[in-house]
Amino acid sequence: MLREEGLIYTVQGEGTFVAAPDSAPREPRKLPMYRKIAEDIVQEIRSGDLQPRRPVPSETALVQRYEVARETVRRAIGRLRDQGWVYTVPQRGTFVSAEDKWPED
Amino acid sequence: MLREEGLIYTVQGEGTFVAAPDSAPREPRKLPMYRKIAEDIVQEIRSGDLQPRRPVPSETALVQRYEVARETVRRAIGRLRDQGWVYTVPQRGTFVSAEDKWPED
DNA sequence: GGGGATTTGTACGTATGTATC
DNA sequence: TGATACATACGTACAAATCCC
Repeated sequence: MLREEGLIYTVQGEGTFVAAPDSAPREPRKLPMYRKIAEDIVQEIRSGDLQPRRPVPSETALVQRYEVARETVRRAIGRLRDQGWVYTVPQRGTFVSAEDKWPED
Repeated sequence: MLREEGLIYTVQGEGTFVAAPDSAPREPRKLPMYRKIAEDIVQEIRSGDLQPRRPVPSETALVQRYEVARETVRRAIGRLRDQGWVYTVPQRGTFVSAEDKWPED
């Protein structure tokens, strides 16, 4: 029933975790597909393959490219939207944000 | 192909939309279930029925209470998490945030 | 320590609605 | 009219971590 409540901490954009007593660095766990897709798209934006105000590939296109379910693509896009990389216009598409909206990181 | 790019605006926590030329107030569109669930839980937090550091009902419990799919519940919880109302500890549960983390609104 | 129950995380596939083009 | 694209929603499955007896 959550007895060690003081040991909980949150990493923005990562989730909430229970602190390890020695803060042992966890090994990099396998990257979920929706994160890989998101990171790939960030790469394409950073490299200029995807340009500001131009559309990101549609959900359908990404579903086919990665051979994943649509929900997985939607989660990746949602992540990018939260971080400011892209913006979505309902029923129109998702577009690369202006460069000043990109996260510093 | 997104020709009227200047007409796009974003409402934080709502999404991105195309501005109506006369900003005609859209009639209140039907509230999606995941938003209703989220609002219900906010009410329970505000009223004190759900207290800080105490668990929010589990996904399974909410699925049964609202008779919806788990994905719908998860979207509601994700929304509350983004807004700061709750925090989630993987494999343990979701808990009401301390009051100073709540959104002003 | 073992084992089962609980809970969240990830992922798939499908369906329908609605707005845009 | 029809095709496209995103929004919402359902149901299912398995994994991983935790909790409790």
